[in-house]
Amino acid sequence: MLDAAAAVWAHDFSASLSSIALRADVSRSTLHRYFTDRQALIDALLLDSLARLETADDGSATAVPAMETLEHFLRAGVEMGDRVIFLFADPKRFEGNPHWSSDDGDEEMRALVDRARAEGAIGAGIPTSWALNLYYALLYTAAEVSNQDLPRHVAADLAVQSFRRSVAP
Amino acid sequence: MLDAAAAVWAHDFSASLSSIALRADVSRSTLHRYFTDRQALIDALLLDSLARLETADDGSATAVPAMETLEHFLRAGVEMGDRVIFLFADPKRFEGNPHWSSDDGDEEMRALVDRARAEGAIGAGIPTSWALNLYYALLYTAAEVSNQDLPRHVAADLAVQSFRRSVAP
DNA sequence: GCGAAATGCGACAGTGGTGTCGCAGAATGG
DNA sequence: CCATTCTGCGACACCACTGTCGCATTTCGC
Repeated sequence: MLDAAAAVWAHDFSASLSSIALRADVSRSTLHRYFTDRQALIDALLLDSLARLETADDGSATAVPAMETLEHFLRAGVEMGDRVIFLFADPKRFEGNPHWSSDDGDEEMRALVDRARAEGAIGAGIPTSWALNLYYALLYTAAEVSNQDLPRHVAADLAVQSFRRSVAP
Repeated sequence: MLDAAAAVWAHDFSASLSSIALRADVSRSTLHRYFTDRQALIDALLLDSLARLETADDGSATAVPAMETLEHFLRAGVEMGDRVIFLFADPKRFEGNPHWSSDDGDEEMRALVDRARAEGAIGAGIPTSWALNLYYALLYTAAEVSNQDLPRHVAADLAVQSFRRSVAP
C-alpha cells in the first residue's frame, strides 16, 4: 500500500484514496483498516520514506569529501524513485508535520553544501540556495526520468555529472 | 485574475477557486462571471501563458546557434515566473487539452536540442531526453528560486550556466 | 476441516468544492 | 443626475471524496 501511495502521490498529491487502493489492489475498506486517516497514510509513507533514505545514506561517513557524500546520497535517492519524488516534489508539503524536521529537509544539506564549498568542490559564484535547489531538482528529475526512458543508474550518473559540472568553480 | 490563478496554481494545482478569488481580491461570483468553469479558467490561463511565452520567444531567429535560442528561451521563461511554473510543473497536466499541442511541449524543443547537438554544444553522451528534462527542471527551479532568495536575472544566469555546463561535450 | 483473522462489498452521513441563482449595493459613463 | 453595468453576498442543489459501519466471503494457520 505504501508503494502504491508513493507511486500515485508522486504524480498527484491530491489523488484520492480510492485511486491508491485501486493501485494497491486492495479495497478502500482495507486501506482504511490499516490507515484510519488520510493523514495516517501520509505520515506512514513519510516515515517509511525517510527511514529508507536514512538507510540508503548509511555508507556516507563524514570523513570522505562532502561532494562524495552528496553524490552518494543522490544516487541512493534516485534508486528510491517515487519515494523521493513524494518527499521532495513540494518542499512545503510537510511543513508542520512532526515527523518532518527541518534537519531532514534543509539544515543538514546546507551544511553539506557549505563543507563541499570549503573543500573546493563548489565555486564561490554559486549561491548555496541555488546549489541546494539544483540538487533537489536533479534528484527529482533523475527519479522522474527513471520512470520513463532511462535506466535508473544512467539517470543517476547524469544527475551526478550535472551537479558536479554545474557547481564546479 | 489570471495572475492570481497562476500564483496559486503554481504551487498547488488542486487549489480551490475560492482561494484564487481571494488572491485576486474579487468574489467567487465575479470569478465565475468571467470564467464559467474551472476548465475555462485553466484554458484561459494556459492560452495566455503560451501567448506570453511565444512573445517572449520572438527574438530567437533560427539562424543563431540553437544553444543561444535555448538560452534566450530559458531567460524569457524565468522572467515569467509563476506562469512558467504553471505550464511546466507537470508535463501531463494538459494532456488532451486542445490548446496544448505536443509541439509546444516537446517536439519543437526536441528539435532544438538535436540542432544544438549537431552544432557541437551538446555532448554525445547526453541523451536527448535527459537534456530536455534537465532543461525544464532548470527553468522550473530558477522560476521557483526567484520567488524566494535570488533576483530573477541571477537565477536565470545560474540556470543557463548549469545547462551549458551540464550538457557540454 | 475448523476457527480465527483478514478482506471485499455496499450503505451511510458528513464535508468541502463547484456551478447557478436572484437581489442589493457600488461604480461607471454620459 | 440617472441608467447601465459591474460587483459582492448569500443561498441552493450537486457531486466527489472521506471516514465509519455491519455483514458476507475468502484466506490462512493449525
